[in-house]
Amino acid sequence: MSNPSSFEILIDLSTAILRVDDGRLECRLVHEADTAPRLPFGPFMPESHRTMEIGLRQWVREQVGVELAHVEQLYTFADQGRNTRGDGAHTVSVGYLALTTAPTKSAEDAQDKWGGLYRFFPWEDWRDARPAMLDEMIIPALDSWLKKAEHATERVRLAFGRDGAEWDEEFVLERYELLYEAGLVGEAVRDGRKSTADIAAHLGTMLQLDHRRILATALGRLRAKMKYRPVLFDLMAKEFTLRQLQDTTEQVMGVELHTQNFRRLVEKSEFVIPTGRTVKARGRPAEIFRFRHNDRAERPLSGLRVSSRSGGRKNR
Amino acid sequence: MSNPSSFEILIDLSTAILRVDDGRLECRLVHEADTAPRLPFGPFMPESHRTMEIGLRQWVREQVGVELAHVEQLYTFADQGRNTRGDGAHTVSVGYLALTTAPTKSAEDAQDKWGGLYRFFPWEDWRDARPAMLDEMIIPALDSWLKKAEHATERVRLAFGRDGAEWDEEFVLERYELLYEAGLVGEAVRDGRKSTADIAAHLGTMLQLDHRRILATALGRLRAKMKYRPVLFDLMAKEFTLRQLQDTTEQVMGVELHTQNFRRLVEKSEFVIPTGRTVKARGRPAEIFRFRHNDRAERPLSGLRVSSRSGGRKNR
DNA sequence: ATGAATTATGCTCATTTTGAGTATAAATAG
DNA sequence: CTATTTATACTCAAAATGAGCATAATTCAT
Repeated sequence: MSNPSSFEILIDLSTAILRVDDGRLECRLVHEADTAPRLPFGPFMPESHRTMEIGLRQWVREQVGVELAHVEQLYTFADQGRNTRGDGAHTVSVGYLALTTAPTKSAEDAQDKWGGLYRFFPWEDWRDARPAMLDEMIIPALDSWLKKAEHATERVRLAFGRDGAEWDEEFVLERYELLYEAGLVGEAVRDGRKSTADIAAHLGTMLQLDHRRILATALGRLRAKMKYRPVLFDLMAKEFTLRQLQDTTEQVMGVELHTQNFRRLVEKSEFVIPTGRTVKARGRPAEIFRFRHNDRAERPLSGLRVSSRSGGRKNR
Repeated sequence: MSNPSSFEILIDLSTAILRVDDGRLECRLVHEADTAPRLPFGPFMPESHRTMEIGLRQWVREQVGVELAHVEQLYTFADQGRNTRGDGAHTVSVGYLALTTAPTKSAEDAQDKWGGLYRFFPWEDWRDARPAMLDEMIIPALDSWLKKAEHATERVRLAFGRDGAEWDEEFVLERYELLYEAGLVGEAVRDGRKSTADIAAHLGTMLQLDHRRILATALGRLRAKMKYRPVLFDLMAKEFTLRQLQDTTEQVMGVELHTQNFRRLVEKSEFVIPTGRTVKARGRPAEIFRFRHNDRAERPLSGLRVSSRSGGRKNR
């Protein structure tokens, strides 16, 4: 083993903070002059940060001042040339996912502090229908790329659900990575890779550094985790109706659900207690529920195995 | 944001390489004079390693020379005082899980290159029965610790399946961490924490640095992943009987399975093709199968939802 | 050679879970 | 007062799961 003390490495702690506000999945952004927006981030400073999570919380506090519910480390990225700044330092970035609750009295924030998540990944939102851009732009572009990059054929098949493979909503990162490799997202253009800039201009909004990659990891992880741990409730206010719960789930999963079955699932899971009160809106008043567990610790019960619905909705 | 260029951080790439040989789950170890064994590891050198996985593969090649099938990043640990070496450098360790196949002609290795995994986590092996050490040592010791550390009560409940909570075999890391915090494993003694050294001496074998923590992460991740992706086959030889497949699963999950239902699950999954040949041993000859997908890429099909069996076995 | 033991495999059956509806209830909007 | 909307209740068939019994094809001991 060679002498280690010669590498000077900087570690970035970058956090995708997600919330659902008014039925929309959003991500907290920081805007700076003359650049793409970024996630909250800052360097890990081992002298003052006993753990990375402590460091991350400090940067979040200083930069955006949000109260974080769930915090979870995602992945550590270190690929050359994907997180490059002016100075030549080698930078590794540790991505985190944090969940938070939208403020009850909304609209207290300036409008652009929170950005709709599907701005960055328009191909991931299947709630209305399979996004047209998939067949109109992405698949053809990938196909033409695959002629030069045959090795990626199977990965494309699995990630984009082709030739009998199913679209797996968890493969958010895999899809983004393929689009990057194929030169179809703005970051590939920026990083000086062989790319198709005209298409890249249409495939979602860019972020600084490798932040969209981290965001993709966050969405993929959240979608996966919702199926087996009740993280969903870290996105909800103290009290909610089952429709709100379903809306949040649909936002995250990017898919519409069968309402009656969702309700059955939630009630059976016993995650939720009725308060007895109801809330009035358009149709029949909805009962108000709250989450069963008060403690913010790890949760015991298994998550919701959501299943998407096939046909179109009648209502709404 | 303060000036980043002042932090000198070393990144360790440490890999838990797992295999199942002759029905035993094992981990590749490196032995050095006068210390506990360690995992293969080495520093990430951004100048020569374009990605961390490239670096890791280099260290594995140099130190142990194993052919890796599946490789997966686990987690990045940076807690003060848990990965401390002589020099005062700040060290962050990125843990990886790698899977490999045991050599067909076995016993070519010196005996101690591969260590049985449950040596390090004896409380995780429930195949015979709930390990006696849990009720005899661990639970009482945790209870007495909880008197001083009430904040951890709920975590202990969930991790160790107390008061109605179920034992979740995936919570390997959570259990190890609690044992560390409670001062009940050797590493806590070594790291100079408040500890109960006499118990710690009995709770599994120590590793260098934070390597047992990484190994715990590896086992937990593998157990979780087996349920939804067919990583199992990265531990198998090209051809195998269904009993061997089941043995491997049982080894990893640390639980015995219902043979007929396991068979039904595997056959239905279509992961597996019969070769037509059989292998003779003790009882009725077993049919030889092989995995359906040749490509080493990500796999399309969902994993095996294994379910443990309750009663004791009649045979074996 | 013969029966006991052992291992693999096949099949059944009750229960639970899932997917997809239909039906009813309780509001609001016009 | 009626149509529309949303919430909630209930049904039903299909699929998956958990548990066990039954049979097949061997080896082992005598």
